[in-house]
Amino acid sequence: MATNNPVIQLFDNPTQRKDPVACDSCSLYSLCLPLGLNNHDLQKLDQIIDREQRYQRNDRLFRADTPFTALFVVRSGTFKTTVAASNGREQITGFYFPGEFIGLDAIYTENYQSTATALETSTLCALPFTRLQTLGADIPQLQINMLRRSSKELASDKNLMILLSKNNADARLATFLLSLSARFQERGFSTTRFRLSMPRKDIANHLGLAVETISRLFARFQQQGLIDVAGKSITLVDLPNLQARCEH
Amino acid sequence: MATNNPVIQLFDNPTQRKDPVACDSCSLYSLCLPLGLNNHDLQKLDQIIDREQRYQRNDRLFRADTPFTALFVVRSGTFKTTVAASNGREQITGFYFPGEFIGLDAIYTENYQSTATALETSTLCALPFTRLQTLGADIPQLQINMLRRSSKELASDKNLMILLSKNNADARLATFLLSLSARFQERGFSTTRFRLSMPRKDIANHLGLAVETISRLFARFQQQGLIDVAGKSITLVDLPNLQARCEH
DNA sequence: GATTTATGTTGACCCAGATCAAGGCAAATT
DNA sequence: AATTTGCCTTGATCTGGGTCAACATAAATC
Repeated sequence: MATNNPVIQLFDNPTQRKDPVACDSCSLYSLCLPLGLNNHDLQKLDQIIDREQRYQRNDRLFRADTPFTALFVVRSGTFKTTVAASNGREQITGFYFPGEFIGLDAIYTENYQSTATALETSTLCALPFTRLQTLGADIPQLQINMLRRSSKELASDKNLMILLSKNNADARLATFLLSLSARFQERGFSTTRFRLSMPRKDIANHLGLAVETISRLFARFQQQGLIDVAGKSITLVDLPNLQARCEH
Repeated sequence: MATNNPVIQLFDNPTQRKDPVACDSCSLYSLCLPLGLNNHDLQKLDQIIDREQRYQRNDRLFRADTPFTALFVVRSGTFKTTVAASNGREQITGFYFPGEFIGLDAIYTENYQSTATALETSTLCALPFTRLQTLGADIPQLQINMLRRSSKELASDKNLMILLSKNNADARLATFLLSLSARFQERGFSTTRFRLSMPRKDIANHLGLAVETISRLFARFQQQGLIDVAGKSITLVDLPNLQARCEH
């Protein structure tokens, strides 16, 4: 079975609450909206940001079909967005880690298109959208950054589409694990050992598979020496072979 | 079998080539980028647009992983975008009709993320992106429109994700047909009778199904009185029941 | 209008992954 | 430390849609 060594702590310890820092000293600066802004513009942006957003596990950030008021950037923790499919069931359209934007798909419709829920104790910055647009009229770079963000999510959604329509269960899970790994790397964390902040059923839902299938896959991947799982802790043991599994 | 009456001609007759009109007299104005711009700004936008883009069936507009130079807006005809999945096979990530934007997901990466191909004789406007960005710095409304466009595509991609991961073959085809119907309505065409400008195998690919399945579904939907197909012409006979099929 | 060539249809068979069922385990609550 | 509750695992069975094969029809080319 998997070893039970301590796993690198990915996110802020929720019990040690500290004052949220301004953008210029935020560790997520390079992943976030202020990138490339001069000091003067950054200060103006700083002033409209609400940094006091704090959510507990299962708290809702917003519900689908309610008015779009703000974009959110995760500071710590994890969120998921879900859409109620026509048949009543839910589809998890994305997981969001520190530095990632939630709500971009609501700009067009002016209503949130999904429901956002915290998976654990999490914090985020709220960017009131009308004020952001007013500011954007004076700061072209800000608009560019938003468009780039939106474009990035568009590109990664297309990848997920392919995953869901063309790949089998093995490939879906392997791709999912490597996508987490890559995103953790962007944030300066270990690429091979991390904590799965979402339950199995959420992984299953997101990948369009049954929970049982995820469970069996974890077991098989482990048996084949690709990974080492113990509950929520996971170690990617054989990255090259995991990469190979992403195909087909 | 299906009747063989003439079907409403959806797009410009490619043999009757006419001079492309400026934005202010373009029939797609309200679906396109200039919406809400004043005359002065519109003229500036007008000047950077290349309206001479013309493609034949199977012509490539751009290839994946080549430098992103311009956004495109379809004027007439249909395009598809494809991504080569890791296993060599291709996934059609979208079909594009008049007034729709191609290339938005390339803004972030600065490379096209997909290959765009004409499905029939088609024309489009090219918007050189660096000039568009320069212009955007002076015309905030332009940036807003682009962001809104991008947001719209994001929202519709999320819907496709749900379709692919949660719905069975019936629901996928029904949803696809109704999505075409809705888009034709936006453009002032019939919601119930139109031409399928893409071959069966492209529909199958896009919906993550086998061609044979599409063929069988068309036959069954027809037998059940939902639709009336004859080759590329289709009539949606029973919209309410087609709607009902979108579930599950 | 005859011949390729691409596209679409239909039938027979099979398998990956869903569903059903039952039990194990761990975290929270008492 | 016992109980509840939610989460995870494993086994047995079933099925929707894929795959293979053969043919039909339409469109392009000669």
